[in-house]
Amino acid sequence: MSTTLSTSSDDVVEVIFEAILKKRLNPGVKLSEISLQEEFGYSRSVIRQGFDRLVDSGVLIHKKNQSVRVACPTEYETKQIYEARKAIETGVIMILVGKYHNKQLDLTEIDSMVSKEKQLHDSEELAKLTRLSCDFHLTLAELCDNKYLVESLKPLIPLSALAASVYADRESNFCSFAEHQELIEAIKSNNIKKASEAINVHLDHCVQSLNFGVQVKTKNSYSHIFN
Amino acid sequence: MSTTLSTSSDDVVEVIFEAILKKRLNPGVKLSEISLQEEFGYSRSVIRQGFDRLVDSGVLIHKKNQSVRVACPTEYETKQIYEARKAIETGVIMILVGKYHNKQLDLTEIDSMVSKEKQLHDSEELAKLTRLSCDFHLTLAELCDNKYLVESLKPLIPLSALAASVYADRESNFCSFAEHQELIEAIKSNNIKKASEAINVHLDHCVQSLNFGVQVKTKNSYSHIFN
DNA sequence: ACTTAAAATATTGTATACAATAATTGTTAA
DNA sequence: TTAACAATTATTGTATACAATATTTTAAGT
Repeated sequence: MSTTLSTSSDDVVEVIFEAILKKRLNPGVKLSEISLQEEFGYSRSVIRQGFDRLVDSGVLIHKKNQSVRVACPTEYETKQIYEARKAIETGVIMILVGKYHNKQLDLTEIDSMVSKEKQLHDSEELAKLTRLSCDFHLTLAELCDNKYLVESLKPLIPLSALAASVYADRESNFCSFAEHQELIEAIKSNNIKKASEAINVHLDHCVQSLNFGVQVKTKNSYSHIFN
Repeated sequence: MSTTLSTSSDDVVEVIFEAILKKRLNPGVKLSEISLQEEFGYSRSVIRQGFDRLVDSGVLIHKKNQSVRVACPTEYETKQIYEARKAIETGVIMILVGKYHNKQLDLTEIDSMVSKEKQLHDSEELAKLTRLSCDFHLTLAELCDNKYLVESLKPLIPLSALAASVYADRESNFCSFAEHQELIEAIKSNNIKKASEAINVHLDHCVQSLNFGVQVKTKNSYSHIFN
């Protein structure tokens, strides 16, 4: 929602989102304001503003008088995250079906994203693939032209990525590009029920592919994290 | 999401939400950090933290180097707000139907809210009724036990209230308690389709009851606003 | 009187200072 | 060695200072 927002805390939010999606920032990592002050050029107050916003969205966790930490979703939270995503993204897909039917929707961008996903899958560039599949879901929301929907979904994507880095064994088939393709086909077929099922099945599969029987590991340095 | 969040900016957020829902804060009103410093006991930095969070959720609008203003949704934005609500709240209702069916849902609180709404309607206490009908929708989300869903919906409620104070002629039948009752009945009937339709129809009616042909009026003092 | 421009004022954006709290380290005793 | 406690250090929570920008007021010219 920070469209015309004032400040440079946008940068902080953006860089941390990006670092999470790129798996540079792992769940549970502690982020102190002072240390990040050096990474960025900004002063502590600006860093803090960014942190506050990330805390609000659930991506960072903050307990009073303690440093913020990157969220580390529990099994229960992960299921909540995907439950929320199902609600929001089902709405997104319903809107897109309507728009496509009225010729108000251009899917060429999405089509090329899916192609690119297939390409990355074949060449086994898994890091880039994970990143792109996050973008896929966000791009669908953006195609609705509804900033409120986009803002609702936005924090859930890095949270899903965090859950994946905790619980996904092999990231390869965590968020299947094949299902992305089917989803787009469903939208094009103008079949509301089919499209609705496609997104719900896909998100269910994401959760099912996770292995909740693992122990959480935490790292502690971040000089190498922000590119 | 600010559960264990640190600070007292929670208070700022809470008080401003409340002031909006009580129609004390009108759309477009300018809020300066310094002036509010006196209203609350806090210093400017704390006020600002609260503002930042409210800006993030879209309830306050902020352009660089200008005071924040209470949002004043346009017709288009209002329709987006309700489109987003339909997505999220349909998800909410689906979850509640499932929970009720599995005897994991206690609806006594909601039932009594609806009764109270009827009471307020009959005694024509419209301000309280508006306030309570906002709570009704939020309470439904809270019954899902999903903090992500709640956080997604939360900012949309004061935004809807703002839209109503701009575009609603007579608030009496803006958000109908009768439809709330039907919605609860639909949940109890364990009929997914009926429940889904009930929430969608209800939210559509809310938008339809608005009159977008009005001019916006702005006020400018707020000494009397925060009780 | 009205418009325009300039000066004065007020408000925001950011940095920094200081107190309160947590985390860490070091020391002592079992 | 380990555990418990004390002292030290580091980090956060909040207030405040100062520069940059916006807003308002004042004054001059038409």
